[in-house]
Amino acid sequence: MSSGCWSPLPGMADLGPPEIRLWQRVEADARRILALYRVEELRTPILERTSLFQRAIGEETDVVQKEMFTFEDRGGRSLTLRPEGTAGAIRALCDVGAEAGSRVFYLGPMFRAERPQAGRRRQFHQLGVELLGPPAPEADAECIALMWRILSEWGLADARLRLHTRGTVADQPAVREGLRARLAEVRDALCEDCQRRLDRQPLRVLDCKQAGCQQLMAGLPALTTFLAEDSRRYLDRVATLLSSLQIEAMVDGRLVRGLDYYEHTIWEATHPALGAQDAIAGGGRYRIEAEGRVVEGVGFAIGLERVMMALQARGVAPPPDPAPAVWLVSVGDRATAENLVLAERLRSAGVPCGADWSGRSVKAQMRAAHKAGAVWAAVRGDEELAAGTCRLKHMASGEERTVAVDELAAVVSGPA
RNA sequence: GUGGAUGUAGCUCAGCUGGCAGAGCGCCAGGUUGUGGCCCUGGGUGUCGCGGGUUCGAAUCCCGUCAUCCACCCCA
Repeated sequence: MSSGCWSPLPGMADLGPPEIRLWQRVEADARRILALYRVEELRTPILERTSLFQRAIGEETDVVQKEMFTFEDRGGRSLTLRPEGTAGAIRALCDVGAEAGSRVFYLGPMFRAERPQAGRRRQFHQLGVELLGPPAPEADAECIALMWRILSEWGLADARLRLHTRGTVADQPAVREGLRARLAEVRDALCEDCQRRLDRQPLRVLDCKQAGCQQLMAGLPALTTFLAEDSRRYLDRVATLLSSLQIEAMVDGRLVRGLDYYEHTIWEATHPALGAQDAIAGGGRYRIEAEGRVVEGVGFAIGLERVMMALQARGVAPPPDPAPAVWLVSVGDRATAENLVLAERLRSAGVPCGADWSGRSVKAQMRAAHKAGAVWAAVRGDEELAAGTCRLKHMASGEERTVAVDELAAVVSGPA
């Protein structure tokens, strides 16, 4: 409501109950699947040297050009909050000397200084996977299968998967020049943005949403015609492998990735329940030169906020608040103090237990027990303290009986 | 970075031909000297985003500003 120091920064949100429970469920589902694929967690710093991202992602990309949170530390070093996870993961894996065969996932916040809108935050969260190893269609297909299985586990198998290739590094000049030459013929018909893209990022023109440009793109020869034969065969192979896995992927020549490190296979999953920002996951094969060595791998990242939006659009609600087995109701100051001790005893016995220490009326405390969804309410006053008992009420039936305090844990743990 | 819409109670919102700031839900208390839900009664919990201006008088009209949402752009 206000912009004071007590409200979060634009595009950055607090996340707590009840939504956090859906996040926890989604994360637990993903971890279970990842274990099946022998992919282990990697946690890297969210702050890195700016040069890491410039080198890995590409100096000319939009992400590096205008979307990074970059600042100088006290020593004048340029630091950046990670805008994506691959660069840091590769850096970390090189650091520990990991080689082809490393299989890791990461889960955490990423930062991009964009204008917030539906499905786009400045701090957002990704689940990413990196499978290191040299190019092999089977490796790419396995990676896509993993992503698809995670989405399916979440109930998002109605996502749409699009597939394409960037070709190899060697193909890039031919693709750029070929595309540029064909586009130059229609230059004047392109929108302003695209005319500018022509020189620096001709591939981006394919992605333009302007109706006029889209029509022109439709008339262009397939991107693959500019690629070497081997690159085309690689894409065909991945597509064939996916259909053998019953994964439906549409080969789409207009699919583009924004980061420079991709080569060969690229893909993206969009979800029909989302708005303008409908990509829930994207990935590809990459090749990153790090300190004189070349790291090859294949990976993807899933945007968790968008996953939550898709789930909510599908009517998936956060799991319910965990209800306490028993709620302690205190009559008088002595009982209140004694109930604190009792609560700890119950918890030591593994019994989820709630109470309030406000000294309010029994009526108010019972109301709190009801609201918390407690199965039982245990009432204690001076009389019960003297007798070593409590009045135990079963909330659903309203039945009430006297139970020895020493037996309370056993009774409330047993069948209601 | 550009454009449009919206900011009133904890939440959802009404009030906007300028004239005492409201509803529903929620919350609190009572109806039950020690018992929840349903019902009844009572309680408004507020910097009308913020700062100026016009006016006898502004939540309402004007200007500015901040924030949020949506879209462009870009991407997960």
